[in-house]
Amino acid sequence: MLISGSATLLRVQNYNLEATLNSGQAFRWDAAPPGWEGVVAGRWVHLVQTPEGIRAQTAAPCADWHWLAHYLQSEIDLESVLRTFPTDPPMRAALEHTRGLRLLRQDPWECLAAFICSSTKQIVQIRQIIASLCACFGTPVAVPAGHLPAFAFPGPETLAARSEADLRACKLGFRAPYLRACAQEVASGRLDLPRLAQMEVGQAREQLMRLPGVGEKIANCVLLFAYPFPTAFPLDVWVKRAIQRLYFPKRKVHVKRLASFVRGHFGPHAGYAQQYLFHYMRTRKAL
DNA sequence: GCCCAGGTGAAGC
DNA sequence: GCTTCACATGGG
Repeated sequence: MLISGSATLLRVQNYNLEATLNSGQAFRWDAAPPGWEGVVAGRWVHLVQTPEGIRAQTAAPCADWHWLAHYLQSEIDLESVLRTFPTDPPMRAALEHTRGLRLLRQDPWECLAAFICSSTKQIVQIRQIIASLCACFGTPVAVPAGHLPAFAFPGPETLAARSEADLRACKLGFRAPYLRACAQEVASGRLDLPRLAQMEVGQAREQLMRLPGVGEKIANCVLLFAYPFPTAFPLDVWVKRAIQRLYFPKRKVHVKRLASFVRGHFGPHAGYAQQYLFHYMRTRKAL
């Protein structure tokens, strides 16, 4: 039983919590019927979708829920975003396929670290790596009585202080030196993550891409999932496949041309459209 | 065994 | 500039 925790209801409509938490943007949510549990901003939280919105239960006392509303982006007007999407058949199909899919607004460091771990890994494996990093190096957070321990995502100072071998023990493989070097850049202040929010998207992307192990795709993931940069468009293997098959089914199109098409086609919330295409491609039955 | 995974950096044209 | 390859590890 929960003793000291808190609960609230975030009133929101047209919010597909299940799809949102399982669409490859965040990697720390586990099914805990009838909802999902995870750690956000250093707090263990259990979420349940209801007709009124999203019910949240923490283990520690909580008076102000802004951190959660911000993470879930429950205050944004989804309809006004969707209205900016192109109305072509593939986009409409992707929208129909997963109504209410949302973009989260994650912590920049956690998001950056997670996507450094993501390169040429399947989502199940990314989840394993990140769970391992948290269990090995994260600070424990309050959980309900009798619950398994849960951990905050380790900060840049913590990971910067570990050896490459320590990180490799979490199955990072060749990504271990990248994660360590990035942690050192952030911990030292040579990269000021909060300050990226004040920049133009191109300048912010440039800063991220100076990090070892961070190319255009990972930079765009961070810009889209952790910052208000709605045009950032991660072009990964799945989205490339989606654009190729759905928009150019007759002829093989070079990646450069796919990228060029994307920039011109999806509008001011291109990154949001990308998330619908990504999830559509990964979860639809045929093709 | 084989191929692939929410890629990137470096080496070779 | 562009193409190819190595990089760890595990799932299907």
